[in-house]
Amino acid sequence: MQDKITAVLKAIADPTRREIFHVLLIASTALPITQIANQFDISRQGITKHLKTLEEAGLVVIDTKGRERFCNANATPLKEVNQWLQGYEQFWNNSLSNLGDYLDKNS
Amino acid sequence: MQDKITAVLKAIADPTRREIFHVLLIASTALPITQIANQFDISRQGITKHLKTLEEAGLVVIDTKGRERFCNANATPLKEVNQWLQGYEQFWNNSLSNLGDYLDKNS
DNA sequence: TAATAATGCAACTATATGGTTGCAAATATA
DNA sequence: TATATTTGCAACCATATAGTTGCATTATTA
Repeated sequence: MQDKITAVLKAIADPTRREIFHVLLIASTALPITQIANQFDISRQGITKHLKTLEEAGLVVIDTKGRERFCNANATPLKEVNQWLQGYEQFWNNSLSNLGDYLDKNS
Repeated sequence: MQDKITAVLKAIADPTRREIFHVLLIASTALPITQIANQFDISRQGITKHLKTLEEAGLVVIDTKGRERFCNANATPLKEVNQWLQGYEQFWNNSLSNLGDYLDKNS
């Protein structure tokens, strides 16, 4: 397998999956798969595959009720990405001068 | 092609590329390709391919001097990822799984 | 009970990805 | 000049990815 952050990054590295995630996050209610698929140009099975990737990353939670599977977005795994990013925050403004700070703290 | 943020996310979605990026960022000087490759178990050509992906995402800048190509990390493109993430920050403190965290800590 | 709707599963295709090896070209050094 | 070093290019391989279609199954509803 792959580690957690890799799973999350791979999930959001695809534009369609970012869109699906966004649709689910701003939806006021959980959406069944067919209803999600209707909002995209690709087939229901295509959407299902993307949902599986998102689910494995923890970004989507699926709740089966009868014949329907209701999907909800869960933003929590993004925390991990945020943490990884923050480790580099000091570099993206003034990389050279902050490299010194980093070395001071980590050597 | 793909848009900028997709390129950056795909670049950092691979653990080896995250490692390369990290090595270059904390290196006190720009490193030629062979020297980077020596720090990894995969072949020089494998590293070269990863460097190309990182370069296309703007995360690595390469400066040719004579027969050598010196590589430097550039964290700036991570800003874009950070911005995308911040759009969801409000959700990861206020989601169902955090209700779970709350209940865990207070019952 | 019969028809309809939502879904999963499986097979298939095309292309991307992560990796390798061999060789040629350019540059540096003895 | 002869040799060694750094690199790029090309071919190749195995697997993953993004997508499709067809069909069977399970629920719902008329």
